[in-house]
Amino acid sequence: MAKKITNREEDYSQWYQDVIREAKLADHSPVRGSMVIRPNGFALWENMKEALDTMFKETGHENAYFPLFIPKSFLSKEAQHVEGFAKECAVVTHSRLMSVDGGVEVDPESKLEEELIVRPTSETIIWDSYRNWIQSYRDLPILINQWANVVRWEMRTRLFLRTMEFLWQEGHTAHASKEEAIEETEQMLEVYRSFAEDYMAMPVIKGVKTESERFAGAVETYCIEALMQDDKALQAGTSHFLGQNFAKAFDVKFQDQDGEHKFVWATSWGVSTRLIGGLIMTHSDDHGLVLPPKLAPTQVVIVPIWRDDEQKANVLEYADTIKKELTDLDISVKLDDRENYNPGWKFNEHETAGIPLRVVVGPRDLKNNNVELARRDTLDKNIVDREGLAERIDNLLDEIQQDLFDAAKERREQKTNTVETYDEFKQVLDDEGGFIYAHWDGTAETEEQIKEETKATIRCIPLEDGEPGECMVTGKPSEQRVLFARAY
RNA sequence: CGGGGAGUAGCGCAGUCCGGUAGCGCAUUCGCUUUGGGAGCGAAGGGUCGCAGGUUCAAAUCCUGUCUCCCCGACCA
Repeated sequence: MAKKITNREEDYSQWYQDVIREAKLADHSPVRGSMVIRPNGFALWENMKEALDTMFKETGHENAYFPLFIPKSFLSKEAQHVEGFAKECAVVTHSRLMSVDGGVEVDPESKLEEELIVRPTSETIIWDSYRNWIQSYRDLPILINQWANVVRWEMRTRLFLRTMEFLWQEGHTAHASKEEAIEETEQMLEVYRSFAEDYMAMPVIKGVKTESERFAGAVETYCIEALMQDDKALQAGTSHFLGQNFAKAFDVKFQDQDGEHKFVWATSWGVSTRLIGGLIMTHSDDHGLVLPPKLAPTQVVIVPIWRDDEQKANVLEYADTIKKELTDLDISVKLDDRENYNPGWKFNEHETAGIPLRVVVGPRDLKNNNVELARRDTLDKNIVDREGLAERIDNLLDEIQQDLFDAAKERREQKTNTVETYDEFKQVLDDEGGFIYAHWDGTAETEEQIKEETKATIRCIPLEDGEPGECMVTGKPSEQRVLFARAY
């Protein structure tokens, strides 16, 4: 028997890794801090990509690709930007190896004149190109997205949530006006919210970051924040209004309708394979992964049961007709007719892999003209009529998608509190964690003090209007409550 | 970089205190029986015990050094 998945309550970190291993999503790689994404994990990522990509194109964006290596000098052109990323860059210094005593060493002769940085993000290399692409207001806007890998040399890593190399998309847009750029920033945040909630079934809070949590080089960083099952927050996506910072750093100007030369306004926005980590920590349970139907690579698995060849033939024929009906409805279905595993094994395997629905067909079902239907999210099993099965499953998948979102939202609401005083804040934080709404005076000093004393950070200043009040720490005026949590 | 833990078969581990032929479970291979919740029986293959020194007749075990990984913190999508 395979190793049981660790109890979530007992050891959340171990449980998280167990879910990933049992679902065959990813492995630790030989290089510390990076990971091998297995076919199961990558199929999930590809589904996420496809949904996001469609949403990007619906909002007028195109895909392009820019280089992996960035000349060191590019990175230093925007002061805030270099400060933010300087400490976590992989640097290429040489171009050759040479064999020495049967091994290899770096050839000192091959030292590069200018070192290359493996991109931690692509603003600089992209804005270097934009300078050449933009002359007139007629060249704007530029609405480009890139699917790529980036490297950030993190001190401490965690599968999917923070790996040294990760996959992501980064949108980089250029606009003629500030208003249009801000509108773009907000539009893409809404795309992320919609993807998180409608596809991942992961409820999020939209907001803007405080100055100290802002992206290096941004004027304003918008974000979506989710709450995980261990009551810690996860930043799930960011959309930055970059102002004219990169245009000025890379001298990107356009001649406007009025004949004036003006700096271009910019945005950038991204989500990464971190979302897979968020998905796992939002829905999974002690039986393993739970996938929302809209993203599950396999939505339905059919497990046939037989004793002899005659039964096998009949059951498989029965199963095939079901499979065909489901396929006709564009449902992704797998018929697990492997001979070398018994049904019990298959049930468990598909459960740990998070397949939303299981259909079991055996001689009994053939005789009674029904099937057994099992939901992954609730683990409920029901005998249902063969008649109308495909439509029933189609509806049930939608229902599961909605139920997952509702359950996750319910969990979040349970763990969201509003407090008045700092004492109350600390109390709630220690007793239940989760999201806490509280008043804050808007200063970095108070923010830092709270972080030092409680390890909680301001996740965001929510976009929805709030009522004014007094800072829970200093008593100074506060425009609205902000969202606090301990975070990943 | 600080604090903790661990490196023994593909995976998970015992053995280390007290030195004496390398073990267990799962997985793998073959055969037969099985199949409605991780199958049973029989047989087989697989490890220079992280690495390097040292002590000893003898080292997975004792000593010294060293490397790696995991967890908690500082940093972060």
